[in-house]
Amino acid sequence: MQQVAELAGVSTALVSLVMRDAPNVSDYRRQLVLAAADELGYRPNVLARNLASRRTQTIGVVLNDLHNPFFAEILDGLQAAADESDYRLLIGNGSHSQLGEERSVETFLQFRADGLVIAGSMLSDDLLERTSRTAPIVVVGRTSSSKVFDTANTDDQVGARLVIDHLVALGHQRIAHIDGGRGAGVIERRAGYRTAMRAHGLGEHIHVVRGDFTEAGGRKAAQTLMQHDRRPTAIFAGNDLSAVGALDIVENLGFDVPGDVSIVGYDNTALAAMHHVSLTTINQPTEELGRAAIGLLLERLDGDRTKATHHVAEPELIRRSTSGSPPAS
Amino acid sequence: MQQVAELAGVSTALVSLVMRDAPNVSDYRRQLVLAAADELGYRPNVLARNLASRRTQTIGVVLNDLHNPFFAEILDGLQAAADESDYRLLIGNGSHSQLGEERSVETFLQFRADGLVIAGSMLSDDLLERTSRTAPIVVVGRTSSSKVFDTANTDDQVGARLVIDHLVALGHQRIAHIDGGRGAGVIERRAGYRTAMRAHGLGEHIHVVRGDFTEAGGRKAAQTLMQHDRRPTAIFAGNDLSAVGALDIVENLGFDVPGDVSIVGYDNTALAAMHHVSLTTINQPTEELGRAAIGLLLERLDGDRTKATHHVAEPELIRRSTSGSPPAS
DNA sequence: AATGTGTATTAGAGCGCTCTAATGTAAGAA
DNA sequence: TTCTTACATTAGAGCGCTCTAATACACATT
Repeated sequence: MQQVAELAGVSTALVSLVMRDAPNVSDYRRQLVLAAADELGYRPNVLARNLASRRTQTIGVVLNDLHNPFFAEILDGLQAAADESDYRLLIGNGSHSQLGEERSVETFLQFRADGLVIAGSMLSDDLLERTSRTAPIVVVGRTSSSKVFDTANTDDQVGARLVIDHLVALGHQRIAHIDGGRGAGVIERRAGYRTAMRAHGLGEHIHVVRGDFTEAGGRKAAQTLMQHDRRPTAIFAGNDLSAVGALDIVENLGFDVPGDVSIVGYDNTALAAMHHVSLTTINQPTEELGRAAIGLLLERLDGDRTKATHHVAEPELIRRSTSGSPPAS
Repeated sequence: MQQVAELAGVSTALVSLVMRDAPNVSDYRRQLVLAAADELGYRPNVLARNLASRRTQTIGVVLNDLHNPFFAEILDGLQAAADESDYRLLIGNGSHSQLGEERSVETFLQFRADGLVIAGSMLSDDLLERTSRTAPIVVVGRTSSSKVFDTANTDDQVGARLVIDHLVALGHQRIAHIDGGRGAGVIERRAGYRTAMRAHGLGEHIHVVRGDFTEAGGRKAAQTLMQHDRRPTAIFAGNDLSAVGALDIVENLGFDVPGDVSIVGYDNTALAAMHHVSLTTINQPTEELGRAAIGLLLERLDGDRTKATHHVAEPELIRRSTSGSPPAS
């Protein structure tokens, strides 16, 4: 920077002003500085800049599982909104584990990201609240009544009810649920499932098997379900990934989908939309969620909102080929 | 840091030593400092640390397309290797575009990442070479004979040959290829396809349609292919994603796979392995590639290798259900 | 006792910027 | 002319660490 200043014959302060194109710099000097910077191949050191200005213009995004297309879709919304607001996004890999998420969060905090978006978090509310004392955070895809941090998610209870209503309307009674273990939205989806089942007078058929939001998990859970003596005629999987795994096993075991068993997922990822899969599922408006998350963050960063806000989007049933009437039997 | 030093009754220098657990610190003081740090909830500022030490212990990873599971799989290898070497990974989203990749690279350079891994890059060798003057970079999934930066990739020419050999052995002659536009490995796979076709005396049947490594691209290309007056009996798609798109369309048009048309992908992603898809494809050892990339980077960072090294892994044909003999006709 | 060796600790000069407060300068108002 | 006001520029004090060189001290060696 000093070299640039010398070459341009100005002070380093002026170089600084030019580099972050501040107002009140004469055109003449601006050109001088830019030319000098170009000639020397000068590139501002963000570390120093951030250290001095105490802000990084960077938002850290922790994605729970890069293998799940849902998170790639959320990221699209985040990226679009961030681009518009002149913030840059850095992504941390949660590795589908609590430890992985914690590490990513820690890295971002140490790099002094201005804010964090945590998608599909497995972290406890308590930890998240403590974290948000250091930097504002928005949790995506998970409900929370926290008074401290913001959230952007779909109403999963409603989503689960949509699934059950749909299956019941088709005539199903023995509807099982594969949950998502410690994943995001698990509690609400499961509660929604239970409530809806009872509302339809099917309380006795409630059957929950543990999954983990992965394909392998869905596979294993479906195996358990289909070996059960009163096997279900419909399976509501906690997300698309596990639904696909379940689909696989069910057909492998010789059952027809949806002739013998209906399968419904959750998230409406590209996976579900694939013609070969054509999974009935619940849509989450990922673009909206991503944009909302950035919006909430910016409100905290620019303005001075301190009250926690929870953006809730509407889920929507997407009917495809994996759901139909139960076998006559 | 000063507060910690005061509370512990030592100098800031000693606090610094303790925080990066350097040797030659007495146990007694170490405990004092750690206790003080804990009490104050002190967390070192990486920005300042990096500014002062001129290294960040961070490797920037630019992933071309988060929607493509191939990159998630590469990342697994990178993450594992980075964890072992005490480096942290930060991910940049290439947004499947050149501009997106450039932006991510720029961000990482400004944050002074110690090194970069660029997976599936659409950037020019020239730009990459210039970039590698600032920080060492390893390009994954793309061949290059650069004398400046390192690469880790599969031998795509061989991979393409495996595909063609397989299809020819099944009896196919009219084998078309959907390429990947400006994506990584495109040139080699296409060249491998052409060479192998000629080697089998099928030069006249060479037929390349442009794709872009996305599902939509594969879909569109397949549409074109199947409407051709001499439509192919086999399609070699440049990657799994486009193969899946092609698969969709081909079946939608009423053709049987593999009865009427065989389809082969590339990458052996989880997508291809899905029972519903069961795509014949070429395996790339993603774990090996990821580890190799980090390894090459560390050699540059720790040691002082300056000569470009190119790690080449072996591709392998994975036979599944989308390839079979051509129709008798 | 003098000297050497190794370990533990610290002062203080950077790292490369930003930002506040001060200074300079030109044009319009009183 | 003198005073305002607005704009343009700069000096220099941090930001929160690391790292070199210096210092202090205990212990072993001659």
